[in-house]
Amino acid sequence: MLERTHLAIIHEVHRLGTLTAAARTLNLSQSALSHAIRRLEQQAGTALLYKHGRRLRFTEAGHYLCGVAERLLAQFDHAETILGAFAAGRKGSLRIGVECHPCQRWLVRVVSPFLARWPEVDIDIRREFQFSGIAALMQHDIDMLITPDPLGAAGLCFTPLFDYEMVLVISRSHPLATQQVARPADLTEEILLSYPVKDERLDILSLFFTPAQCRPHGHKHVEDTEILLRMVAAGRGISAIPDWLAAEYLNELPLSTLRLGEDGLQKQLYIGRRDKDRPAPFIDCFLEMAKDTKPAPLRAQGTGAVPQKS
Amino acid sequence: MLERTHLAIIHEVHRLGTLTAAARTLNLSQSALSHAIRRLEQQAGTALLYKHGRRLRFTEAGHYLCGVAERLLAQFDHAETILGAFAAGRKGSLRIGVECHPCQRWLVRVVSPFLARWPEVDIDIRREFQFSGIAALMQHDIDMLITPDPLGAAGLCFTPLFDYEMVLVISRSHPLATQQVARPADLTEEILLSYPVKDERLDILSLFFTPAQCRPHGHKHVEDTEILLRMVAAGRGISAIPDWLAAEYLNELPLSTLRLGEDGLQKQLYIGRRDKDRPAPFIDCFLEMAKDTKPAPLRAQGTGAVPQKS
DNA sequence: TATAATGATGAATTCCTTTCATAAACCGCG
DNA sequence: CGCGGTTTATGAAAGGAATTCATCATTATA
Repeated sequence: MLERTHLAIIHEVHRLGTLTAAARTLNLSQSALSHAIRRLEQQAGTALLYKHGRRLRFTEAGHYLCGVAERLLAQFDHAETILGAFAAGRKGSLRIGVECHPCQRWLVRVVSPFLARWPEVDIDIRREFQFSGIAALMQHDIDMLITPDPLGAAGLCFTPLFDYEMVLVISRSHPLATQQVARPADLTEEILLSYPVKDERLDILSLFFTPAQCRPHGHKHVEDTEILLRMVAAGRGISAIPDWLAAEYLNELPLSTLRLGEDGLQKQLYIGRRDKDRPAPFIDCFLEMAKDTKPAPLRAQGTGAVPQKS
Repeated sequence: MLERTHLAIIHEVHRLGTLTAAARTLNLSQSALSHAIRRLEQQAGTALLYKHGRRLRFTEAGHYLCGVAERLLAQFDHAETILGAFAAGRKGSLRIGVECHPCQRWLVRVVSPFLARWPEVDIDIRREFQFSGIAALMQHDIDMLITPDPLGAAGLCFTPLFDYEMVLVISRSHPLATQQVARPADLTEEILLSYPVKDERLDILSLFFTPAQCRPHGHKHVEDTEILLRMVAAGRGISAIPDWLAAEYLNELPLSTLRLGEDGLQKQLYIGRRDKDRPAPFIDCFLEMAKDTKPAPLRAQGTGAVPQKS
């Protein structure tokens, strides 16, 4: 069976012209090469070299094998280089799951510089999960999960990224726009606009309305942040989004933000990983960069009802 | 060091999903695969497989190696197939030297059907030699030599192909055109046209003029048979060519052929090879086909001066 | 929970490769 | 022509790496 060593021998003999010289560069004895070539010739059923004077020359089959050797050896070398990059943690892929819909804006600010620094790393961002983000992480469908809900699960670990507050956004012309705090009872006639996720994963429902045993009058799903906020500004509904996301739109759209309840709806974003994952420099680096990237204006305020930027 | 066997193992494990199954198809024990993969992982410095339940899954590096395996294994297989074709004598190259300028016409009639039958054989025809055709054959610059002059040399063997006669061609309007036989003394005022080869390799000089101690009045070289004969027909000179070649032109051009001396200049074409060359079916076949291909009309005659076709 | 299937592991063995020592062929030189 | 210097070829012995065997650990299935 043709092996890599055979190719290496053929290649060196071709390059250097003599068995003796080839043996030197291969750190083998001349005898070893002679035997190896003999064996190969017997298996192949055809001569590869013949003596011309005291020099070796290639038969046609030998010449052919020479070409094969050149091509294949290069591919072996390249494969080993790449494997080395994997081993050194320079190369790999990072499949990042995001359970926090509005986080995309923040995420691109992490990913862009990361990709520039780790050109051999492929990043894949997923928002859809068959079951849950946690499950996807455990099943190796993703390698990292960005989520505000670090459900403790065996084999996973979560690192906090930053704190933020979920705030209510309403049209600036809404009657409540002059207030600083919204209470569940104030909003029972409103239509809630949210990203298309299950109700139990909407904090404004599970942590705001449900404890107060009431619900908004209606609930519609909207895919895109821009569209959602434009609908809110037009008085077509209310919504709850992170404060830092609201801050980005306050100058563009006639919106007001209100605290949800007296203490506000305080949240924290986490990045989750599998405990046992092979540690890789590029993964550590991603974590560092994620931790260092805080959402732009940390605490932005509404038209006047809520305290000004700090 | 990454070896072909590693690739084969990776490939089979990927295809079949379990070590046990892969071990069966590779005729190895499950333990052998486990050890081999472990060793490879240690050398590479990175994991390739990990257990997921009781199934194996590939790490990224493993997946990468899988792709490499698929590509390289295919190339190994292909190389072995080709090597097999070499061994079976189906594939090879045949560098044929031709020392007989006018033989090209005959040669293509051998080569064409041969190439159709042996698609994997490359034929290369050479007419220029640094020293001589015999030397080229001995130096492995060519594998076969077609020549009328089988100079006995150690390690070479010559097979006769067919007999022919060198005849004088002259214009049909030449004063000698009515004769059957030309004598050297008749031609001392003529201009000899020949292929561009050394004088000693021109039979009409070495075997006709020189023994009679005379020479033609002039001697010019012409590359191409067609042009040469047209010049002869136009009365611009005389020439000597094989009878069967002359026969092909007698209907087209106003030429006459005369015997060179009483007995004619009898020649024989040989095919020469190296004794020790590895015997290959395609080479034997070429010899057979060459022997079976006689030049078209074996003995053709001039306008009336020389006896009619036999 | 018992059972079947799978991978992991350590020690022993087997088999293949390599080396060593030497012969044989070849080239150049006096 | 014969003689070093150089090369490849070869057989036997040594060495080492891959394989097997026996067994354990883990996991999925009935």
